[in-house]
Amino acid sequence: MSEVLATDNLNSGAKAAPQPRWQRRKLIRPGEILDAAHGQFVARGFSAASMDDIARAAGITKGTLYLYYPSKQDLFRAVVLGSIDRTFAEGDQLLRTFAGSADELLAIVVRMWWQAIGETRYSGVPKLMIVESANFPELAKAYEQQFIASGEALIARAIEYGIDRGEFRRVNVSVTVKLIEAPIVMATLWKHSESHGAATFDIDRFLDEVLHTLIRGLANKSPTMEQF
Amino acid sequence: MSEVLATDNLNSGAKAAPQPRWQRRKLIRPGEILDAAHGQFVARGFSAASMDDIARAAGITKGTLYLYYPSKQDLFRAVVLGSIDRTFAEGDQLLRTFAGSADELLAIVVRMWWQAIGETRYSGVPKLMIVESANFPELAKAYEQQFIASGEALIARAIEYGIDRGEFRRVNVSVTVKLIEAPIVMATLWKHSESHGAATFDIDRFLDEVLHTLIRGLANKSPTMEQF
Amino acid sequence: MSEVLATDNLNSGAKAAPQPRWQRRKLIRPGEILDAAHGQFVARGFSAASMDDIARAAGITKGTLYLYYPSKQDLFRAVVLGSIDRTFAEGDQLLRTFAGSADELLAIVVRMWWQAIGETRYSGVPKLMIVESANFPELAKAYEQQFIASGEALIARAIEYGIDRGEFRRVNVSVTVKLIEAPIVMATLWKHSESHGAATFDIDRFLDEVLHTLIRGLANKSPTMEQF
Amino acid sequence: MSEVLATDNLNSGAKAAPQPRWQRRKLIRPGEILDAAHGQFVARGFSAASMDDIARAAGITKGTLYLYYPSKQDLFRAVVLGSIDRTFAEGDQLLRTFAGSADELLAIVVRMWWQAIGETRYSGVPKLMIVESANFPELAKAYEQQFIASGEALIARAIEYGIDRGEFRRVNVSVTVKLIEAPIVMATLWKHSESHGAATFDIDRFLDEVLHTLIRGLANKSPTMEQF
DNA sequence: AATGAATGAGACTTCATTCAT
DNA sequence: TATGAATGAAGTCTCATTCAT
Repeated sequence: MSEVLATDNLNSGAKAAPQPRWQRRKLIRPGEILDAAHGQFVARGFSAASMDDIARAAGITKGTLYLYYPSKQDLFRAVVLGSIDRTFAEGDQLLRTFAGSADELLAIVVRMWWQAIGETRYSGVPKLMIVESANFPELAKAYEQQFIASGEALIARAIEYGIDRGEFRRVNVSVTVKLIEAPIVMATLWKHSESHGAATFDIDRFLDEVLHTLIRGLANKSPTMEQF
Repeated sequence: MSEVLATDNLNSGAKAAPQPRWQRRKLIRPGEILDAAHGQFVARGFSAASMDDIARAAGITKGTLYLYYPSKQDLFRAVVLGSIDRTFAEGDQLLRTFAGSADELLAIVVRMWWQAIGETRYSGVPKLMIVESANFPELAKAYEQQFIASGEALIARAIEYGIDRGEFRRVNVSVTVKLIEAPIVMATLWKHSESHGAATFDIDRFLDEVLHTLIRGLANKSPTMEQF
Repeated sequence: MSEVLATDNLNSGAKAAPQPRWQRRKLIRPGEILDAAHGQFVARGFSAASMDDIARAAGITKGTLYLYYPSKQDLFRAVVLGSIDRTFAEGDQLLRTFAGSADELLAIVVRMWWQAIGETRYSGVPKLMIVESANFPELAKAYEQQFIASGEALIARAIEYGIDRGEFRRVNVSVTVKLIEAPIVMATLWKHSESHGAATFDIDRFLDEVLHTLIRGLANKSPTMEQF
Repeated sequence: MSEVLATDNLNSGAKAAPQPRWQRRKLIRPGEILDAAHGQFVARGFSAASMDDIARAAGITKGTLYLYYPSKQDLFRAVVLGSIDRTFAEGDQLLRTFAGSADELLAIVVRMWWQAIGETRYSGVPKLMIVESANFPELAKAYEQQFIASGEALIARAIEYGIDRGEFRRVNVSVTVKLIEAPIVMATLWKHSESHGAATFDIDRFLDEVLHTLIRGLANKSPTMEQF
């Protein structure tokens, strides 16, 4: 969250030292730019975020932006696509070998998704795609297919695992996936919204409680009942 | 369910006199404009929606827009505030007199909220506020306090009702409110997003299932168990 | 050549009369804009001419330009294509009915071309196309085919007429067309070049002399000689 | 025909030592840069030609350009002025000693001019000066006075030579100079224009025919006639 | 009341020029 | 000497807003 201007607010008195007008930092730049762009896009939206603001937030000038990204749209795409680099490969692996209870599995999978979507540097991207999907249909599609869909598939398989083992009721899987997904996505939205004081909202606690209630809601009581 | 906006149902009655086409009735305009503006703002966001497009969608010209709303921001505010004129007074009334099961109450309250937020003609406003809250902090605050907060209060009271009656577990109320709120709000977002094929997604079915699972998740099993 | 700013330098003292900030002149505008654009493009070239300068020269503001032409390139195209609206239909007619001497015919055709190319409002277009043909290949092709080629065809037919009648030598027609074309085109270039003081250069006198010499150069002396 | 630019033929001799590739010989650079700049300027015009393109065409980078020429304008000047270092001194010499026919002299002088203007490696400069004269008035003046004027003077003296000897009619000299100049200059323009397929156009043949016709057009028939 | 031509500030983008390496 | 990252002024274009009609 360190959206502090890297080079600008260091005017700590000593103007004597003639700092170079710029530094060559080719390798660091793209990441810094993406961070700054992410911040601005998430805060204001694609249109309202200006390249000038993004540049300033990245501690460079407008022109420099164009050395790294040929247009505002390309920069936007880079931000969004940069958030999908983390895949769910490990999740896949996990699902093939897991042998514990469905409760555990679902908890693991949900946390995995939260980490992939809510705790990365680009946790604002879900918000971006909700807002801008109509303006960037192709990008929205890619995001949907490459990222969201695979995450949902993971959750779906965890639910099916539970159903197969008789731990969960025979729920409608796709609806239930949406139900589980909802609080996680909302958490990312709240994280980037002024009004929901991110400071006071304890997301980990929230997820714990949510998981607890949802798992209870999915639990298949009849087998349990039958033992009596 | 008086889905009535103050300025809206005046287009009845005087359809007899065939006035010249271009002379539209003054009183009907604001509503039509709000509808058009809502559509454009929701689809593209505040910045990307152009006054020209809004005017065209409303069947008038850009200049005419300014006869009704002095600026784009004012028009935006009117759209957002227009969505909160519906209050939760009836809900309040209900809660004071309701004597049935908590399950039922929660179902009623959730449906009430969905109708207030997801089935009005301004169902895109939640999306708008999520997106633009940073750009319109005051408006976001008003929306939050006058609309969201009172809706959440309703849900909170339904939960507390269930806890008091021993039907629900002693959950953390504010967290649970968020959990219940999440799928409803997500449903409004999906409704206005290209990718989630609004056509194929059956929201009513979704809410039914969600309610069922959530209520199960909240249910206090011990009393049930005790009967054995 | 009246490239005087229409509305700007009229600050003749009386600031009392509150002139309207603008006037509505939709029908006049496109022509005035083309004139101004022609002047700027010819003087500076496509790149160096700025839309601001063109607008100022047309007595309007930058934005207004875009009400009439969607881009700088389109404006440029309009200038060039606007210069081709005059066709050589009359020349065609003439050639079919003419029965006089080849000298006369060539003189008529050359004058016709000069009028079509050098005395129109858009006499700078030949210069433009010479300069910008590489930057606007399609446009250059259209100009070449629709305008230049038909003018050259006219001259070619006049030469062939003379050859057929025995007045002219059996010259290479296409080369001779270029020879006749050369001083005419150069005259348009000189007309729009600073250095060739357009003021002092009498183009009509120039064309007279040129025609005289060229016709002498083409004349077939042998038949004449033979009579002795 | 010393087609030698001061800075240009130094790339002979020292090709033996295989120096590291990137270390180009300082002395050779300006010529290569001028060539590249000439090509770009002629193809696109001053404004549209970018320093990047020029550098790339010269096989160097943008920064290096500035080691040799302090600005784009200076580079442009160098290109233009580089084309005028060739003087008409030999022509002057010729005219003082020539004793043949005016036909011959005119033919020689025209070829001389063509070689000076159309066959050098900076044959695009006439086009450049036609286009950019308004943007570089001083340079245009210098080009005009130092190069064009002296070439025209040569032609003028050849015509006067013919008139004095009774071979040519008493034509208006300055006009006739322009007439002779026109096809030569046009040939340089065609040479650098896409549309006039430089490949198919045989300039030497063209000049031959042109000379033939022009000389015929200038010829004084009366003396010839008188002999009858 | 309604129009839509005109405005002008501000956005994105380019590119000549500078300068740390 | 050579590079190329960085700059920032200037250009094209958009669009909220104004206002003559």
